[in-house]
Amino acid sequence: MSTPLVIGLSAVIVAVTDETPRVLVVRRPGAAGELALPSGPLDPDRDRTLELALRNWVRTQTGLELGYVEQLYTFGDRVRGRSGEEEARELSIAYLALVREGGAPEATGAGWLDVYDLFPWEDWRQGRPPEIDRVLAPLLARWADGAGGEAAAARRERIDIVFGLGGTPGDGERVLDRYELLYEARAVGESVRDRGGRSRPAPGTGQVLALDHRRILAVALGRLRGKLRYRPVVFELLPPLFTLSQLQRAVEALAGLRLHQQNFRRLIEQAGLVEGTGRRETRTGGRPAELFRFRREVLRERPAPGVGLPGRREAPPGGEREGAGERAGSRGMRARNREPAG
Amino acid sequence: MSTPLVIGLSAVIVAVTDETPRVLVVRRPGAAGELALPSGPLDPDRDRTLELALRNWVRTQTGLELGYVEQLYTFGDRVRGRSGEEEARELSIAYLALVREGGAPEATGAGWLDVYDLFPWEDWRQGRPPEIDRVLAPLLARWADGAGGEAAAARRERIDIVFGLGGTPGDGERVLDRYELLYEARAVGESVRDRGGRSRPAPGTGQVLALDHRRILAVALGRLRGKLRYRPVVFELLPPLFTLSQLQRAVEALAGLRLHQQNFRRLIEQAGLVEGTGRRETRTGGRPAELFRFRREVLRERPAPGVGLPGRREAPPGGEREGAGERAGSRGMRARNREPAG
DNA sequence: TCAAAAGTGTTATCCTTACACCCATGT
DNA sequence: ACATGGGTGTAAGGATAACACTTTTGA
Repeated sequence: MSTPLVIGLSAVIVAVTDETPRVLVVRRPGAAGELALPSGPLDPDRDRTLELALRNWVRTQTGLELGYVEQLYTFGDRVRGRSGEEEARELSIAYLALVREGGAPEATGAGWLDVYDLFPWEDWRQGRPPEIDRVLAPLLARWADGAGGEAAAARRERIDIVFGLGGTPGDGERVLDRYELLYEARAVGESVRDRGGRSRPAPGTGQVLALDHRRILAVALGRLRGKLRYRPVVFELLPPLFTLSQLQRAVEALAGLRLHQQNFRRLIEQAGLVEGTGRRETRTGGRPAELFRFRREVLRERPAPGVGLPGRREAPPGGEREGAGERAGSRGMRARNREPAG
Repeated sequence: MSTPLVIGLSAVIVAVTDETPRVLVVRRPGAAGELALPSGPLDPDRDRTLELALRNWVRTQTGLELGYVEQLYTFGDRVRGRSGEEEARELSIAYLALVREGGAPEATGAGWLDVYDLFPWEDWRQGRPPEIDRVLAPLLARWADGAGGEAAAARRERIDIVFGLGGTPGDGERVLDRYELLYEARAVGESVRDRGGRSRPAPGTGQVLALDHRRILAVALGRLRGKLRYRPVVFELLPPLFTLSQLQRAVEALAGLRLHQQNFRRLIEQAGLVEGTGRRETRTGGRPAELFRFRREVLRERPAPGVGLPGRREAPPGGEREGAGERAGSRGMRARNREPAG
């Protein structure tokens, strides 16, 4: 007798309202009402394509009509832990969708969550997130030390690389690597839960989601951050007309970084990504801003139009490498196009 | 009664021998002995993870033990055409694997194919591939004209963008976009076959594979080309010790471009990607070359270590845009780090 | 001695970064 | 008037691209 195999489709639906990136979640009927991504099984008879199936599910569960959709990853490892339950194995195909606003999915019980409530260590807009040094780094260090000599060194190297500690420049796109590391180190609630534990996760380790949904979200955020660089995806999240500040804040919200304003504007304009409409937005405080729109022609002009984030190049400015003991002081992430972060 | 759903795992196994990128294919038992990627169904009871399942299948079908493996994409649309057959629907999860050499999979009936026999239009190392202007561009133009006025213009724009015609700079990574376009335009054998047609594909449109395997390969090549830029994946394809020329030729083989030698060497070295061993390779013809090895420490030093290919930036050098009629003369792809192509 | 490939040095150009400053509105 | 955010100019630094040239082997 073979294990029944169900194909699930999950959606990471992202919007940016004001300055916060949000993700749509539903409350699961069963269990303790855990939060979960909208998802449902594939019906091979009805759904002609996977993407259509996904759109259907999202419509019925949240009332939302999706626009931009992209496949993320297929997760198929046997569900961790859950020992004894012996539930049907699920293969889940995850998608990323971008929508323009917090619409009105409230009626259906779905709601928006701040992405950085799930990943507090990913938001560097106010400078280095305090959770890293206060909670995560110590937990990770203990975990690394817990292994034998060889393995401990390997773990430490991995921590340095993915979190950008110890003089290693960080990479904003390695969201999944960071989450997986925290999972392995049992620093996030899911790894405790999946082992049948009952202890509460430490504060600062972020909101727990059902199943492996936070992992899926980590893949989504990493992918989205990467894509910002070379595809004009931000515009999927903005209204047709927007000011350059709105654009910048949306990018910053996703990248989790504060960017240098003057250069941002110039880069965007000289990249040909936007064009001014004569109209201006009379704003709160300060000079009215011009309204811009996305310039579609850029697709013909450039092979990979994107917004240009810092990172990706050389080693950090301060010379070779910091002393092994001196971790807390390091900013980790590169500071090229970054604002001083106040 | 519901359609049976089978989960298939497919592997795009890539190696680079001398100067040609190769992919491993097997001859399918049924049908007319079509060539196909190694693949097999997932056994939910035996295989704990998808990746392990894949490794098992590859081992039994080709005798190969895989090293680097990465998930590519999950294809699940109802199999095109095949009208009447009403076969079980298959969901196939595709993986990319990199191996070091053409091993000895001959015994098992598997064999290596030159990737550019499948995508002749992707190899720009000898300059612009003649197939583009001789075969593909005319076919595509006819296809575009076949649509109504509005749609025809849209099709033409799409052609320009993905093939880099008409002054639009090309992007070596859009391998899938180009293949899909050719499929839609019925320029490749698969689209004829999937519609039940029997006519032979035009010469220059590349070797046909079973099912959607060439599409999968297109995804793989595009992904690999992209990854070259920011992850040290080439080294998975090279022996532990190699000369800089070997490295360059491997990169060129995958990127389908010829690179400027002097700058390539400098970039690689100053990126800290390799380190010299004192040893030298006494070669055929010319001065002996030093043997290098991959410098693992680069992972700690840089957020995204890769080889730096041309492209990705601005519009082509020759000013605004070429006249609409003047297509054949355009090089299309950018020529920044490119050799004059002789 | 010559061909072929390896390897080095130098310069021009262009993108990115940083800094300084002016503009337009609401209170 | 001044605070606030919008918007522009310009110069320094750094990375790439292009070019010229030297070194070391085998035939």
